[in-house]
Amino acid sequence: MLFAINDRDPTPLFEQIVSQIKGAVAEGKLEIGQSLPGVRELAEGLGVNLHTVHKAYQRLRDQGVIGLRLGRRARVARRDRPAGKRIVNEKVVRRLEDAASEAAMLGVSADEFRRFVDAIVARKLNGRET
Amino acid sequence: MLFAINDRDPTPLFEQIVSQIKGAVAEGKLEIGQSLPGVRELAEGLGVNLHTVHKAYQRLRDQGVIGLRLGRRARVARRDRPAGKRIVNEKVVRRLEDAASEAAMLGVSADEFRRFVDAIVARKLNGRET
Amino acid sequence: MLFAINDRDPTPLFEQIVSQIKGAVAEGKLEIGQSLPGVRELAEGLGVNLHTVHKAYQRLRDQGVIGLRLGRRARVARRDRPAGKRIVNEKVVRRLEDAASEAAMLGVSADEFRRFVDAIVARKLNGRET
Amino acid sequence: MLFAINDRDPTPLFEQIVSQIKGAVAEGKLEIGQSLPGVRELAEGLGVNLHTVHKAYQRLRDQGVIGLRLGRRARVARRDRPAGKRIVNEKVVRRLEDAASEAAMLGVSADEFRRFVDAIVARKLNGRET
DNA sequence: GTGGTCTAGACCACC
DNA sequence: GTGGTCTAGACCACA
Repeated sequence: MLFAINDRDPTPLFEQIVSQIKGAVAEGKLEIGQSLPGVRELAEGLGVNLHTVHKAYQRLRDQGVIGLRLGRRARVARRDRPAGKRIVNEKVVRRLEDAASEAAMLGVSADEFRRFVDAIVARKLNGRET
Repeated sequence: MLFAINDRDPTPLFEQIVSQIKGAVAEGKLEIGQSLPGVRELAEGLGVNLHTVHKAYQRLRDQGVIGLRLGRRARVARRDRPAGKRIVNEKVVRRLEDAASEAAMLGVSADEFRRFVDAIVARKLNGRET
Repeated sequence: MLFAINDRDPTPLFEQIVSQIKGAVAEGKLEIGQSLPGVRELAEGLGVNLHTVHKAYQRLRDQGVIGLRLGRRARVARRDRPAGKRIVNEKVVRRLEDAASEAAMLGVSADEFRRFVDAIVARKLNGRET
Repeated sequence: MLFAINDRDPTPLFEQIVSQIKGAVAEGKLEIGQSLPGVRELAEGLGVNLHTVHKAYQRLRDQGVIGLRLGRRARVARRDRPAGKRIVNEKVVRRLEDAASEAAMLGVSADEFRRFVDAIVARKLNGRET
């Protein structure tokens, strides 16, 4: 299975699923037109409720990431939109600030911090459009 | 007043307060031993309920950022135990991963992400020892 | 019901709840992964307010004893990280010192104290590996 | 100075003072009839408010540990009483249970636990009557 | 005046 | 149904 749920992460389950599928699409692990696992199938694979996967798929459809047609498997759609840049940035910036605050209080240097960022960006954000 | 609440931000109020105080401590705007505004005082200043601020203070105490004693004002705690590089790095990396996950989920590009990091590092981590 | 509140005890209600649940976990009465009663359910069972139980659950989550996920019941968490003998011992010793301070302050003799220890060790720590 | 305040200890300041003086008496560091430092003097020495020391002295007088006479220094009195054994024991036992729960969850063995107890009892509870 | 606890009731998001 | 947040008001113990 490509995807996995992290129980220690407080992020809602359906958001984790959404995130992972979007990530897989962005990284090219899932190509345009390729079909996704069925709702029940993925739900069982992840050990979550059917409704949770369903909600994730709905969300992905609302965001234009996948296409859903009654009776057919979900398929990766063509493009993504920018969404409300304003609030998006606010959330990310807040989390970065928390990380920096923690770093400052624990005596981590700016260089070390940047090195961490590089490693994580390489792992999580590569292959994404600007 | 040093702090401010953003009502449009879906982040819980008490977390916003926690973040801001941690940030102020990290940036040196609040020094060790300095006393914070009283619970009621800050609550009124921010236009939130007394209990909301109280919850934020409790959280900050649990994280070792401030010291709370019944009948005395809250004070910025001295940061003892660097606790060993291992654990420190883990903590910071975990928070950075949170930020990156959030970014990935919201479609922020690696470049944008790095730009955010640069701005924040400049503000919070400049002139720190390695 | 496994738990009970002692109204004559000046210890805060939520702390009593925390202690009892931690105790139950330690003694194996509550196993890893087992789900705890819902907040409202336990509150009614104990005759306390919903928020009081909620506070106890939050505290237990912060201490890593239980896992909380929105919409799901609370579950006993798996105890990862033995964290190194050093830290572990420090934690236990600190709590024992609290107990001894309390005893000293209240005029409990060393003999009495030891008798208490014997009873509790027999109940909670028997058959554990070194 | 014989006494010291521990700011990291959440125990109220006046209780810490009470505890230390009772301890000093029990260990013989303060003999019967010996005079204690004046309220202002001790307050300054400990870096606490005058009222806090005053409250501690009052408490000690109520418990029969010291004698207070207007215009004279406080003096160590003859004997102590058992107090409400019931609730006293409850508090101590609860703290010991917390320590044992923590130990059990962290994998500390019964033997190790007893060794910790021995060390702490030797340090904090020696020379006390049953 | 300070933090800390408890009750109460409303509303939200998640499952 | 679940946990999570916020408001509100009362009361307590400590400094």
